[in-house]
Amino acid sequence: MLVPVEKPKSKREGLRRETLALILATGERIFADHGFKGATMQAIADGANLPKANLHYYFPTKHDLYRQVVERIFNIWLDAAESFDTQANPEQALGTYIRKKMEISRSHPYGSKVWANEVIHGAPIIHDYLETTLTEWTDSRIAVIERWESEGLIDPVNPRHLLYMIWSTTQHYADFSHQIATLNGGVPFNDAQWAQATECVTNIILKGIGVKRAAPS
Amino acid sequence: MLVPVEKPKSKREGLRRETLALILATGERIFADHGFKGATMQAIADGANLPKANLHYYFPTKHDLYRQVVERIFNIWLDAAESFDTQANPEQALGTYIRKKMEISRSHPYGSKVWANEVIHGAPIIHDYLETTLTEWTDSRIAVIERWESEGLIDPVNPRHLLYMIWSTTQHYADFSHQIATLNGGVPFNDAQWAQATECVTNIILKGIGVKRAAPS
DNA sequence: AATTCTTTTGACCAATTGGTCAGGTTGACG
DNA sequence: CGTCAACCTGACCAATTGGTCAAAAGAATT
Repeated sequence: MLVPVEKPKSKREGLRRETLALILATGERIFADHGFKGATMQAIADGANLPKANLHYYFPTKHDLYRQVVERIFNIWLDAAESFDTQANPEQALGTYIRKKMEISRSHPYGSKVWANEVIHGAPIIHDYLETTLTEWTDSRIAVIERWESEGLIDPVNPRHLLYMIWSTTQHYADFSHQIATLNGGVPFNDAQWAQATECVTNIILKGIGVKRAAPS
Repeated sequence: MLVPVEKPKSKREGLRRETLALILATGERIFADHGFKGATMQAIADGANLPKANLHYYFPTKHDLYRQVVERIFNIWLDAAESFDTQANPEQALGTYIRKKMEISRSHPYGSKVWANEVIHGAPIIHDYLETTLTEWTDSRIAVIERWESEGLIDPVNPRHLLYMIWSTTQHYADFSHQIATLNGGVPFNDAQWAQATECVTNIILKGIGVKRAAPS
């Protein structure tokens, strides 16, 4: 899903990529802070120190830019679940998945916010993604969870709601970061607090579905 | 917090309240679907079958209308936690709170979405609420949870993260309703599905914090 | 050096939108 | 009924904003 970057083969190519990345990153931030309609091409241009017309050279419409921003966070999330395939037992698979989702909430808060915004508003732009990619992805992970359940590795639980719980709790730390910071004395989480949040969320969820934990060696 | 409605004492007063309620309800829906900037006074006016200028008679600015919409859902949520005070044991108190939050997600999805939007964008309008009311409210509930913990009624857990988990999981069913409906074959939850979601969420969280459940009689 | 293709940019435009306002309508009340 | 205040509304305006375009500047290639 995440294609490896190849070396730029000219000065032009290198600059082009830098500019594209700069616009995408700035757009992500502005869209997150102001929503699709509230974000203006001028504000993104200013944030990236580029003339507005230059943005339209790379992204013909605001819509195009926005869609690419949304696609990026979506693919990052999809990739975060590889532990479902590489880890055999649910404790490792789910634990790794939750921890990775928390890391993404910390490293890509703006992307998460843009996604949340989009879905809240009825996913007008990326509706097709929900119906195709996300549906297939979800079904395949549900199958894995059901297998764990049938093997008695976890308590009986509706896999769909388990996934929703993982998504909501982890993304909450990105999407509601402002509320959380306010309740944290006005400052964002530090390293230790992120670690504690991750541990706390992982523990409650794994215990909540009765994961049979590997016996301590 | 939620003042009981008094009987209108004239035809005018009655009509005034109806119109106010209609504008607030319509505004809530439009703000939820399009965000603050994306919602237009004209769209709200059309949705309420009123001329736009009439909206400005009751709410001088878009800002004023928006703020009242946000305040409403906020107060509804605050009131939902009375079980913290009226229920003695954590199983009843937390269970009731979670169930009530789920009911609100079903009955007030638009309000929840507006709140989510507002916080995602850095709470520019209701920042004062977070710093005052929400902070005090949260601290007082945390004290209750800490008491349960010290009495051995629940496992050691950071109360703040427990609250965040309850907030995020319950509100997810409102805020991400479109995604959930899409993954549900394109149709919103029915009664049974809401009941199952509520039970599932309640079970995992209560089990996850090791609530000592009342022995079956 | 000349040519060609890509990139950059300021100036501009049409459409949208929050808010105003003057004048009309309706209910309350003596 | 007459008066007054509350309420309603169509027409209007100034500001914002997504997108265009023609011309300039810069890189690649011959």
